[in-house]
Amino acid sequence: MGRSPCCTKIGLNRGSWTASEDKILSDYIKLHGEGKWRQLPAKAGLKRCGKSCRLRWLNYLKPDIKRGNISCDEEDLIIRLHKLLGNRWSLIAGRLPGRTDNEIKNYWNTTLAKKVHNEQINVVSNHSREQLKKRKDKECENETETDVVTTKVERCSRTQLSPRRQHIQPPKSNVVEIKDPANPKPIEPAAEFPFYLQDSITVTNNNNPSSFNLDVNTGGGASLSGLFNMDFADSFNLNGQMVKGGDMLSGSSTTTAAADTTQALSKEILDYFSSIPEIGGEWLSTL
DNA sequence: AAGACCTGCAACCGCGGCTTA
DNA sequence: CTAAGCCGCGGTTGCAGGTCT
Repeated sequence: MGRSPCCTKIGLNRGSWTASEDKILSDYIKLHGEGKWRQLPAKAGLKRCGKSCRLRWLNYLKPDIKRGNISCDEEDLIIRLHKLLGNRWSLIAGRLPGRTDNEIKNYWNTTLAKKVHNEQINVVSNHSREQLKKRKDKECENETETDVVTTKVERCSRTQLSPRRQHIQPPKSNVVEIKDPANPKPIEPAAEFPFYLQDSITVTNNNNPSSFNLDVNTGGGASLSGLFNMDFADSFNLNGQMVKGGDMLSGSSTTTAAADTTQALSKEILDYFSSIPEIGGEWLSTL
């Protein structure tokens, strides 16, 4: 089946976006919402391809995009997720609120790929996992705060990093409801979930396995490693048990591939939960 | 000082999956 | 059921800015 081009390229602007184009696009989307990318350029009065508009919005103009240096914890999470998911950038980005797939992809290609490669060499040369972790922890200690650069409409094309340092403010607590497997519905605030699991976990399931609540207290600071401080590759040991009910983390993907991956991720979370006595295998077996 | 080379990242391109008629 | 349209993803490219020689 042949595909028509997404837009006729004649007369369209290409390359870097100008500040005025950015303004037109964000004003239009703020007014009409996202979507209908194909019609958007004509309706908004932009001489751009719909795809280009979508990319510009999602990767640059969207208000909640976090730009700038990627923290140690984020980096660690990217490495672990990449180990699990491969180049599934959108899925990885889904676990890093405020980060775009393009940013993560670029960061991986320019920085982490080399870093991971070097670390693998170190492992071969008898660097223990603990040594690597200590080294990484020390790097994180030295990292006081990291840059935050908020998306600004007036900025155009090239990133201008703020010299300020970023501080991720975790919520005091975070409630993650595991949805009823028989009645799937999105859970909230799922996207942030991996970020805020650290110090203490209290469990209330009201003797009802299908309405299980997990109250996560983050204590003094946010850490990804609380949840992901384990090797994904080593943790697929839940007796082949599969997670029912689908998208436990982000709830954002609807494709089969995404569902598969999410299922795998969900299983990771359940593995983690299964190691917590208050939850244990008894509850899991009821799923 | 200037040219060559390197790096990071925004943007483009093509493909595949999903939806709709 | 099929074809066409749309959207989103991942790979790749091109360019600006930085560093090296």
